[in-house]
Amino acid sequence: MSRSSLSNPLALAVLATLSEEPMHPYRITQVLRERGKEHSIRLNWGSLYSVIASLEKNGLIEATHSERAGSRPERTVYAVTDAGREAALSWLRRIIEVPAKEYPDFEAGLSLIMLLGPDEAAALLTRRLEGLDARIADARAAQDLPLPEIFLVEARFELAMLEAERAFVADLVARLATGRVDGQDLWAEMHRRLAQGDSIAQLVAEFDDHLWKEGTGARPGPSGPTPPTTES
Amino acid sequence: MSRSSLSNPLALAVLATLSEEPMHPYRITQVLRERGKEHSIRLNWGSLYSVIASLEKNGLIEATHSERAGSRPERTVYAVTDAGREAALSWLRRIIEVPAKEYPDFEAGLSLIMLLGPDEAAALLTRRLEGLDARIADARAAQDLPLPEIFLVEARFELAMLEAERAFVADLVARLATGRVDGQDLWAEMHRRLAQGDSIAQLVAEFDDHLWKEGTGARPGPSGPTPPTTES
DNA sequence: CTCCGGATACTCGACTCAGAGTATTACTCG
DNA sequence: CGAGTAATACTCTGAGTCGAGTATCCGGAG
Repeated sequence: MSRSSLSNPLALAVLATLSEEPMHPYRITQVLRERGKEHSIRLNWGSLYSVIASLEKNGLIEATHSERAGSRPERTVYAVTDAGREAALSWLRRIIEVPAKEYPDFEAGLSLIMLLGPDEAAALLTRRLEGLDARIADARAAQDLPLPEIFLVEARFELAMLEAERAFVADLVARLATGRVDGQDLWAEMHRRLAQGDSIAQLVAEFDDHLWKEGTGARPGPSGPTPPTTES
Repeated sequence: MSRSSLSNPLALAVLATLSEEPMHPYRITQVLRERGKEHSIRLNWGSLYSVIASLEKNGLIEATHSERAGSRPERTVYAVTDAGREAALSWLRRIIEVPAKEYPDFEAGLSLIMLLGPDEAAALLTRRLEGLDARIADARAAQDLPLPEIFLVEARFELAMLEAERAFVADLVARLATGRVDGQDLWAEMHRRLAQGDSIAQLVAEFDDHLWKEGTGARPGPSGPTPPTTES
């Protein structure tokens, strides 16, 4: 979907839910929660109403009527339009077919990890393993349900990705502990010299030169050196 | 970081870059790109300037002076403050230590996959494998550099996660092809009846009842049934 | 019967995101 | 020398986020 269109998967979930039958917004959220969709799709009140406003504006849903239950506030019932059904299917096909570039925070953190000393980084990564074990236990429990797999496919995906991340972190931690990460000595030396008062600018200049000189000459991605900050 | 603070990793990258030496915004982006950081951190012009405005407002960076290169537009040079260095380190420690809940589009798509027929879903997933193979080849090439591993750790992480996703999708595709996904028959039958003109509401009622009756009684997450939409 | 807390239904406002946009300079090539 | 394009430096605006907010009803407990 183009930038001028919706991009929040919650909009897709709203379209899907309204394809069953017309509903008011609060009820849509109830149905999504009953089905456990909040584990895979961010469900926030503010987002829900702005997404609904945008879907209506784009002609993908339409308000059919207002109703009320007892003396409670009136609520607006929406129905999906034919255009909305089409848009939902197109959007879902694209999501399933084309891998999207995501930017997880952890990957960003790893790209800047040299700001921390190697020992500190190793300790934090070790603690991350504990957090991942807890997440994995939760994800396994989420599948311990009397449901056919087809209803649990996204939970199995989440578990698979958590296990992959855990394996990666465990391996990195183990190799850091025994000095088997290439560049680890340089990393440690940078932090020793920082602690002794060397300036970052100087270290960057020295370090930079030391590395690129042995390389191909052209400076490549992904990671050039990101030196540590001085800590007061 | 609390909601009133920054959450975009680009802000962290800006703080890290300014810890080396003061720079103007355009130069910060140049340095981040030279180091290949755009593979792990979203780099958008709009975001960069708003992040810089916010860092300044929060006292994490400060404008030191304006300068100009030749007759080009003036540019403001920023320096990190002591508070900024501290904030950067705290934030990075948290990112490395604590696994964050991410909501990848693919997981959202999987949670709604029954909107598509099983044959169509299998075909789209097969095409996804091709896209993943291309991404994996790119990720492998990104590490084929004369750099120590410590500069490539985030690229190795990305590769590990892509390979895990690929394994998951390949397994799912293989089992769909041979009818070994529990619930696959129900899924196919729903789509056969939709094609014959049965209403979604009716299918949902029947289907819902069929499943939950055999369960524990309480409706659990993660996935209750999400029935398909009618396609005109 | 009264009180209280959860449920119901939705809004607000500050902030962030993102991609296209503007304006000017400088360099390269014909 | 002029034209065209890339580089430089930044802005704009619509969309999205989010967490707290508002207002009222309803059901359960005392």
